[in-house]
Amino acid sequence: MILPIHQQVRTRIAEAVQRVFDVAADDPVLVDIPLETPPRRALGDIAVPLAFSLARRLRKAPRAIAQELAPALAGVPGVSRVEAAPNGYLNFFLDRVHWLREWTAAGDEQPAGSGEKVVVEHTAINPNKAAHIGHLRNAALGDAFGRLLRFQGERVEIQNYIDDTGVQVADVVVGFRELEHKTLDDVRALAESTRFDYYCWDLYARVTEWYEADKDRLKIRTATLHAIEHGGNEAAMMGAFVADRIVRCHLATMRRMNIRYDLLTWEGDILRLHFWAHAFDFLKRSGEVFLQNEGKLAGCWVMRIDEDAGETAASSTTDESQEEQREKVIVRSDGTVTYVGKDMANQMWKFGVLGKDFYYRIFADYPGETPLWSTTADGAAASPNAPEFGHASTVCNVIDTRQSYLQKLLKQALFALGFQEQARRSIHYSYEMVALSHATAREFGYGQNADNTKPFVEVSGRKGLGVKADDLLDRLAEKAAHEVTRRNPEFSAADINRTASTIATAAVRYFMVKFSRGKVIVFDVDEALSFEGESGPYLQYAAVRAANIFAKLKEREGLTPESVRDALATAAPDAIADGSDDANELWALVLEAARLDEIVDQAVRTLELSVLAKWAFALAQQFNGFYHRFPVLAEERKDVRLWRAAAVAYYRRQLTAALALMGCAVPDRM
RNA sequence: GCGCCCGUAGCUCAGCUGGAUAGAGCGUUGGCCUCCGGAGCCAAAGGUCGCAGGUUCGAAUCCUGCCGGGCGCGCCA
Repeated sequence: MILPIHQQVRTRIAEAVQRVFDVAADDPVLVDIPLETPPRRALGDIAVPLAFSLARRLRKAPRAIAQELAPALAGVPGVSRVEAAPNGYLNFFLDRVHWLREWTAAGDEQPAGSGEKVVVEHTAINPNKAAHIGHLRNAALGDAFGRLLRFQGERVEIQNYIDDTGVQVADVVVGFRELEHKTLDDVRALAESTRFDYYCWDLYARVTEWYEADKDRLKIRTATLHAIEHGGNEAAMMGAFVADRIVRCHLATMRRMNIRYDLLTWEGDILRLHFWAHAFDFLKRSGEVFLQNEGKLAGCWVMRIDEDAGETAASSTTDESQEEQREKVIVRSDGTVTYVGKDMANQMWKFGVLGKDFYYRIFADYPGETPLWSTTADGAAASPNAPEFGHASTVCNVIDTRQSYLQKLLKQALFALGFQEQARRSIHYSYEMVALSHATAREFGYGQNADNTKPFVEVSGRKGLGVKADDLLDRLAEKAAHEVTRRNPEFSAADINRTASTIATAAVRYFMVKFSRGKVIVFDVDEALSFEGESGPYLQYAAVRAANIFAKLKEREGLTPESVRDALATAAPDAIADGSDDANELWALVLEAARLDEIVDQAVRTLELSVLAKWAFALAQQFNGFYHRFPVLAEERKDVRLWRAAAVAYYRRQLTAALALMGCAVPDRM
């Protein structure tokens, strides 16, 4: 959704250009005319660089074009004047009174989206150990992305893929059985008496070491993996139990982060319902996957990989090395499916083109919320009134950049199967990984063996190397609680805990979103723990302050955001429109706050949520400056007070909305 | 070897489909609480935008080639 004014401006400019320069209406330069924000507000409210693109066409200087165009743009509704800048920019100045009244009066109406469904898959943590900070980046990005799409009016379904039949779960089962000689009942008892995900975290690391000490032990892993895939034995039951319990731990951790899901998709169900066999038929019939008879991949079903078709055509004559065409194994010679194969079936199901569906059951109920659903292969356990899942028009997989190659294969497979549109609408939302700073690794006791020549330490679940999500949240909450107690001596213990956890969540979530996704985050506890500067708590505080102003306005003179809005109809507009520095600063805050929709649009288009984070921070900063210079309560001129209050109310609404999009709530006090 | 990503202030990062004087945070230095809450504000110092070419009215941004770093390229997931 774009500010309504933008479309109006584009239309009028197009008309003016046609009239003044005799350019055709459908001329490319008039399609989607770019609008910018001037570097300094004094230059104008909306900047249009159109004269530059017209310059060559018309063989005229940009400056002259702008000067001719400016007078032709008089009388655009909502625009008070248009100036031609000496360098050729056309700068629009908005009718401030009109727009602030308009914006404060607007409700929270949802824009109409495309009506099509977008499936966003994120989190997808192996259910064999506690979640760590690397997983938090994934979940924070995926959840926020889903929220942005919903904000734009899209139908969004959030899925969390659970790999319950992979080696990682098998490893923990091996740990329980071989290292600890535990039965399923022992493990059940353990789950009741310990922090189970933490216990498995350590056990998993021990199993990894155990394998390394004697590679022959890997045979036990293979056997366990087969047993789990096969089902109907103690290893499989233990695996199912571990996965279920760990997933519940993950869900609890993610709820602390304000992250919810619509559906859990279990890999085991994909196997049990023979989704793969179905997808395999497709692939065989298309010829895309075929049985390799020779070479080292003999006996495997493989798929050819395009190494970017096109460019290789001419150069492939230098085939003395035979350049053994790259092939990806989809079905191993022992008949089992690889990860890619399972993923293909899953992706096809998401689009509703597989021709098969899961059964569904309710996995967890939360008071006042829609239930969390889960796939199941058991028709008898299925709920008769499950909503429709899958059937997406667009699928967005949030997975780190190391999976780029596989995600590319996935697209290629879909394309080859004739699902070109689905391939095009398969989006890999990729991001770089999270590493630990040396100082942080040391603080958590991992630094000793680290390679000091590298600037950071890689997080590794396999080695048990990383900062657990809950530990981080606990430390943040503890620190926040200390601060909250100091500032609010009247708070009850419950108030303190609630507020501290809200702050902790915002600290983590903002931290995970503020970096652009292509950047490796070198995680440093002290930096993440900071509540100052560019941080979630800074943003929350900037919203709380605005709320406080209204709390006092209401207390002193009964003013609410609604009554302020109504009073604007008759208030003298000098405070915002008289051209003074004060009025300009007030307007600057309002106009910046108005950009939320445009920013969300940009963030979604570029898959770059840091855009939203940075904008929200800059807005909060701008407000803080305003706050210090322009008192609201102490302002004696009633009309000035009203305009300032209106600006603050509008700013607060927009900042609060931006925070909500990042999964951050604003406490009443902090 | 091939592919993808990164290189901007002492450190960590922004810089939108090329556009107006390259901006923040942290750190450093100096100010600001009888005044809506100092998780704050104001100011100063700090930059050959990795290097070299090219494209054009204009390049941190686009193209090419180098240099430096990261990650991928498995009958693992």
